[in-house]
Amino acid sequence: MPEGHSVQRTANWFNKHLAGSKVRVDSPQGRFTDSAKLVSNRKLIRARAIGKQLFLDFDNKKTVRIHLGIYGKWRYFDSNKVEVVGQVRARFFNAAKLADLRGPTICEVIETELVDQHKKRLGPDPTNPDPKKLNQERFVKRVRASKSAIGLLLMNQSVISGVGNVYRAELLFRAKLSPYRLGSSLSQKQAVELWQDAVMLMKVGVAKGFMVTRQEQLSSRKIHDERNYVYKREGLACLRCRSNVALELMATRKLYYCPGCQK
DNA sequence: GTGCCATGTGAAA
DNA sequence: TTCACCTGGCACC
Repeated sequence: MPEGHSVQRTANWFNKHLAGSKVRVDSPQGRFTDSAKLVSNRKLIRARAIGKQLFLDFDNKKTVRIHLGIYGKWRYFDSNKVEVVGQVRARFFNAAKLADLRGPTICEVIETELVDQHKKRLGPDPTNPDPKKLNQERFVKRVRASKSAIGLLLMNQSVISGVGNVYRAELLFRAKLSPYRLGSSLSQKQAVELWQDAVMLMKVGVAKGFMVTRQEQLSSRKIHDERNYVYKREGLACLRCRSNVALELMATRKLYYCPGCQK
């Protein structure tokens, strides 16, 4: 489930289980073989998640940069003896743990010093700490200065990083904002609340390991089948106003919203 | 078995 | 604006 919350979890897994040890890196599929050699058997210093990208810093000034794209997936194991099943682009393991990466849009080795350049292109990430509200301020300014639709802005990784199609739809529903409202039409308060809701929802997502946006489920331990208000609920009754949830295309991506309560 | 769909991005036209 | 990338899951035959 590659929105930002799951990348945070991946970074947490790497930091917990592989960081600090020598990590072997293979490419069973073969497409990452040459690059894997550049970092294999080096010590993993740390993993960092920024937006939807994962950076694995090794002790030889090399970093593996990974973006799952729409297909990519991780699988984790409590053993380092695991049969390869299907197309495994990259396999990371030490004596105790193993992670398999399949289908990423990006998996490459870069110089660690280049990570900052990638970082610069990304907007503030709601899953990263923001004690001085600098990230919030960046987001609010950018949105309120923009003539783009808020539905597009939330998908723009230079405006806010880590939000994808599910959180986009759900954040706007929760805010009762039409996806077509221009960023410049949002009040300061609306923009601030949108950011703060993203921070809160993605925090829940990181803790739970999946996206939940229905208010009554946020603090519930129970795992429900239906966790969202509008995402993939086209044609069904809106849970708030009973209008039919709409499905339209916005810049080629599916846009779910409730025309009844998101004016 | 086949075919379609997906939580994404960036290059090409 | 369109297309290519690229893998797995699932509905349907």
